[in-house]
This record gives sequence, C-alpha cells and structure tokens, in this order.
Amino acid sequence: MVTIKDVARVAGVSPSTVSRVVSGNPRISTETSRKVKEIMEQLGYHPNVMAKSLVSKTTQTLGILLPRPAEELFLNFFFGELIRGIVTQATRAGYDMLMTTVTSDHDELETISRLVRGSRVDGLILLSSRKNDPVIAFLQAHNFPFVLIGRSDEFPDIISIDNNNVQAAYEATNHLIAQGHERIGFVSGPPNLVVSQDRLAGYHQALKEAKLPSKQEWILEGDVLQESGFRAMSFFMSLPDRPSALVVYDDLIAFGVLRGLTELGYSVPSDMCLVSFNNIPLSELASTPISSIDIGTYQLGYTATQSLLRAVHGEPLSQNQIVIPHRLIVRESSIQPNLKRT
Amino acid sequence: MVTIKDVARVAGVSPSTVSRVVSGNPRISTETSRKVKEIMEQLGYHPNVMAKSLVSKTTQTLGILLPRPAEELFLNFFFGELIRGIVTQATRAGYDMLMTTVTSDHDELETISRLVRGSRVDGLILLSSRKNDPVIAFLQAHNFPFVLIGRSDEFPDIISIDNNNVQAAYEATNHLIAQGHERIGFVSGPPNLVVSQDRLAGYHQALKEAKLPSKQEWILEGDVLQESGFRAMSFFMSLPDRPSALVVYDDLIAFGVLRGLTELGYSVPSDMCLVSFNNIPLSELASTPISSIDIGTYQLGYTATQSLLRAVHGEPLSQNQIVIPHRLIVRESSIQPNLKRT
DNA sequence: CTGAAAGCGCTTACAG
DNA sequence: CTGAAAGCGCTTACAG
Repeated sequence: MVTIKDVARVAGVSPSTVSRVVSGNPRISTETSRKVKEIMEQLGYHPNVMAKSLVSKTTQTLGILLPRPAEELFLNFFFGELIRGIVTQATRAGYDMLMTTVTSDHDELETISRLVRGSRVDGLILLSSRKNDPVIAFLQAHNFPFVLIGRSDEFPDIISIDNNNVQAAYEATNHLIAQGHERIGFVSGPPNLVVSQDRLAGYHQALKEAKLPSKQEWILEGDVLQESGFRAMSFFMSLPDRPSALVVYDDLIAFGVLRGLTELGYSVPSDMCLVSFNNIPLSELASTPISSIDIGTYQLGYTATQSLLRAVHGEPLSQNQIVIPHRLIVRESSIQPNLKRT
Repeated sequence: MVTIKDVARVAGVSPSTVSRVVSGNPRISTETSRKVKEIMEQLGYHPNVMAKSLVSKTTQTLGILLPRPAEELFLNFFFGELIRGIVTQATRAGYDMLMTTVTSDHDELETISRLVRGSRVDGLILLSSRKNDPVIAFLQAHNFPFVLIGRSDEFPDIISIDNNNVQAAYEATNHLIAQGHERIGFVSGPPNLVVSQDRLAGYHQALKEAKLPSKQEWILEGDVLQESGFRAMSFFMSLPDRPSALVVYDDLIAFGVLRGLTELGYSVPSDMCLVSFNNIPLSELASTPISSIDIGTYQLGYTATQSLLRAVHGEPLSQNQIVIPHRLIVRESSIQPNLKRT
C-alpha cells in the first residue's frame, strides 16, 4: 500500500504538502501540485479513508437503519425504490451508505449506539417511524444528525420527510365517495406504524365530512403481507352490509385483495372498487389496473438524503418538515361506469 | 467523546490494558477485566471504529456495488430480497454493509478503486455479472476478496454464487413441452447479462433435445422493464405461426405479458401458457397465477455473504462455485387442462 | 508557499 | 498479567 509518505519521498516534498495537494489547498504552487499529482498517479496512490476519518472526525458515510424483517417484507418495492433515491443522492454528494439491520428490539439501541458513538457514520436515515420510537429519543439525546422518513408525533421538531398521508387517504376516500360509494372499507397495515395511523385518519375524516357511516367491521388492521388482503376478502364479502369499495393501505395488499375477490367469484370494479397506495410499477399491470396514490418514493429517499447532508454540514434548513407531494393515479379498479352518483 | 485513555485513567490501568479488555485478550486478570468493564459502562465508552480500522487494517465492513439504474429498476423485488439476505448474514457476523452505486461506466472503476485501495471495505459483493466485466478484472488483479452473484465465463475460478440458470430454463421449457406445446417462445432480459444468456441457452437446449422448431422470431431480447413484455405481445400474437407458450425471463416481464395478452383479448393459459423466473411474492397473486422458477433469492444473498466472509478471513472454501438450487413452482399460467399431449 | 511536529484513538510486539 | 513505546496514515496549527 502506497501512503502519503511514499508520494512525498518520491516527489521530494513533505507529507504535509502532499496532503494539501490531495485536499486542494489553494496555497500550493501549481508547479508543486502538478508534480505531486503526477507522482500520485504514477505510484497509484489512494488516500486511506480510515486515517482521514480519524483525524477529520468525519466519515463521508451515512447510515440507513433497516426496519425489522416483518415490516421489511412488506416494504419491498417501496423499500428498493427508496434506497435507490437515497443512494443516488448520497453518491452524487460523495457519500457512501452504510446499512445495518437490527435482529431484535433488544439490540436496536446497541446497533445504533455502535454507529453513532463509534463515529461510524456522519448521519442517519430512519426508514420508518413507530409510535414512541426509542431510536429517535436516543439520537436526539446525543444530538446526532438524522432524518426520519415519516413523521413523529412525540418529536415534532426533528427533520422529517413525509407524505401528507392523512390528506392522501382523504383524497383516495373522496375519490370513491365521488363515484357514489356510501359503504367504504379500509384495509390497513401494521397498526404501530405512523403511516398506517395517518392513512386511517384520512379515511375517517373523509367519511365524516361526507356524513357517511363508518363501521368498525369495515376496517381491517392486518399484518403487512399481501396475503392479509386475501384473507380479508372472505370476511368482508360475507358481511350482511358489506362495503362496495375499499381503501387499501398498500399495493401489495391490494394485489391480495384483488386475487381474493377473483377467487371468491367477485370482480373488480363491478362488485368492489379499490384505491391503494404507493403506485408500484405492477399496479398498472394487475388484472384490473389498480388505482393508487403515487407517493413519490424515489423523491422521498432523495430528499431525505439532501436534508440529512445539510444537517451534517451544519447548514440551515428552510424547513425541518418536508412534505413530498402525492398524486392519485386513477385506473380501472376504482371506476364503475354503470354506477350512478347519489 | 470518551476514549480508551479516559477509561484507563479512571480505572487506574494503562491504555494497553483497556484495549486488551475490549478485545477479550485472555491474559487479563478477571479482577482487572471486571473493573475496566465497569468503568467503560460507567463512562459510556464506545470504541472508535476508525482508529481500530487504521491499525488493524480491517474494517468489519463489506461493500455492495449496486448495478446501474437501468438494470436496477428491473431487479426490484429480486434486488430487495437479495439485499435482505446479504444484510442479515453480514449483521449476524458483526459486519456492516456499505452500498455504493456507479453513475456511469466511466466512473465504475474509480468507485471500486476508492473502496478497495482506500481500505474502505474488507470484501465486495457484485450483484450481477456482465460479459467481460472490468470490475472483476480489477478486483482479481488487486487480489481483493470478492464474490460474484452470478457467473463469469472469462473468470471461471472466482468465488461465485449462482443458480444453474441453464438447467432452470431447460426445466421450464421441458415443463411446457410436457404439456404438449410445440411452438415455444422466449422473452429475454438485458442481453449483456450472463443470466439472460444462460436462460436462453437452457431454452434452446430443451427445444433441441425435443427436436422442436426454434425460430428467431419467437425470441425477444428486450429491455428489462415489465413494459417490454407488453409490447412483445402484439408482435408475437400477430405472427402467422405464433407460439402457444412462452418462457419469460422474469416475473415482472411476465406481468406485462399477461396484461398485454388480456388487453389483446387473449387469455392465459388457454391461448398462451407462461413460465417465468424469480417467483416474486406477487406471482401467485396475478390474475392468472404465474408458474415461476424459485431461484432462492434470499439464500443467494445469504450464501454469498457467508462465502465472502470466509474468503476475507482466509479460510478455505470447499468449493469456489456454489449453486443455489431452484424449483419450478407450477401454477395456473402453464396448465392447459384441455390440451392433449402429442 | 512549504515543512516539522504533534496528534487523532487505537493495537501490539517487547520487556518485565 | 501489565505497561511504555512505537506506529497505523492522515491533517493541521505553527513557524518560517
């Protein structure tokens, strides 16, 4: 391994000078700089990142904490797209991304602590938020730069990038109401996630404003796999007063719902209308293309990284909470041509 | 930030001793060890990872090189599942994962070089292989530990984890042949990927052995988006002598194929049978559940990491090429009850 | 514009 | 079983 000393010796200068050339210090003569660069190239010199980090107290690395397996499974497409947004922006800014996962609730803080207090990363991105998240409390207590993709009621001032999920679910529900539906159900995600709660709230709000009935049995807070949508259907369809449309928490679950209805002999949209979230690429390729709220997943990741980098560099943020716009993409699953408006 | 010196001072021992306690050196008295640990706990000491890396020449970090955007889009589910397998195994072994992406062919080697020669990671996982991959040549030239998820003709001796894609496609094709199909087409992925070539080869092999015709116009080497399956269909179905079954490179593309056929008024499996690859969770939730080869994506990532860690630790590998078993999951898309065998 | 020196926080022969 | 010392590869006041 060729070090800064080797370059210095061959170039006939001091290690300090080589260091300055590498970092682009302006007080180096162009002549010296040229020569040193030539030697570096010649010897194949590459700065040792660890040594640099040790003295500069900065790692040029951001951390991502992966959610626990259960949630992760669900995230899937969403997750991949988010990571893509994050990594793209980080790379562009010259940062690497470090990923760790926790295996249990128990070691969660230990994992974080290792990264934070061991000076492993300069900042951290949290991919999802639960109620009373201890990770957030820890990071805030240690005054460590981080951003949350999502929202936190308990810590309203932290930097967070989110959709307006209440509004999005409100619009999705209103879209169904505008089609003339009066009995509208909701298939939810993991109840401890803030995003689940927000979407449920928006749904309730829309029903309330439209003075439509809201029944507990029309709401299913299931687990997160696409299968849960499937199981939900036999239940829903056997209700005496079953809903005629559903707001579904996530496209994957919507696929399960669609499949479940088909197997039970019902068809979408004529027997049941659907609106879902995330707008994964497959949504439009379903047997009945699924109406879905596009939440700008890539942009969510991209923007989160931008904000985090600003925080890391101590630059001021114009706003701590950024809302990524959403957009309802209407497809066949929510359009019933033969249904009259009330 | 509390350092090893702080702990040493408070505990009344030398920094060397503290270091030995941290690393679990056996020649430390239990008494000293106990006391030092207590102080560490008390002061909230966490080892500085950078400093340790600098002297130990090891980072406890593995790198993942993300494929370029185009391919990445396609990978999607596959990609997420693979990463999950990798991160799980790495975490279990006490390693972090570093992700970087390349923005262009141009900076590909530079990115790798920075990681490798800057001592940023202990080993590297390549997520896919192209023909004549310069990254592989570079890593081998520098004698740097890495594993390839995939296969390389040019570098047959490197550590690689792969499916037997030739055999898998051979079986998929034979499955269709066994159903009585005689005109079988192939919808491929990016032609420069080894996996595309392998699957195409297996398809050809099966046709050849069964002495079935193989026509160039039955083979579509498209790009990687699910959309390409869609476009493929208008072409295929308008052929005078069109195939009655298709082997499709990937489930996402199969979704596009399915959708395209539906829109053109054809149905699966009665007008066209399908077998695909990857067995993503949504395959069984398609309007017609899609027969797919499960390639053990999670296991691919998991095993790759295990092998890489062995290589990093200089442990011998029983075999450099590991093949993860695949399994054809037969669903409705490839079963034509009313079709007689020839 | 450049160099000598100290130091980042840790590890590890060497000596006892 | 423990400590003093040197060193990992870099940066950065300080001095000139």
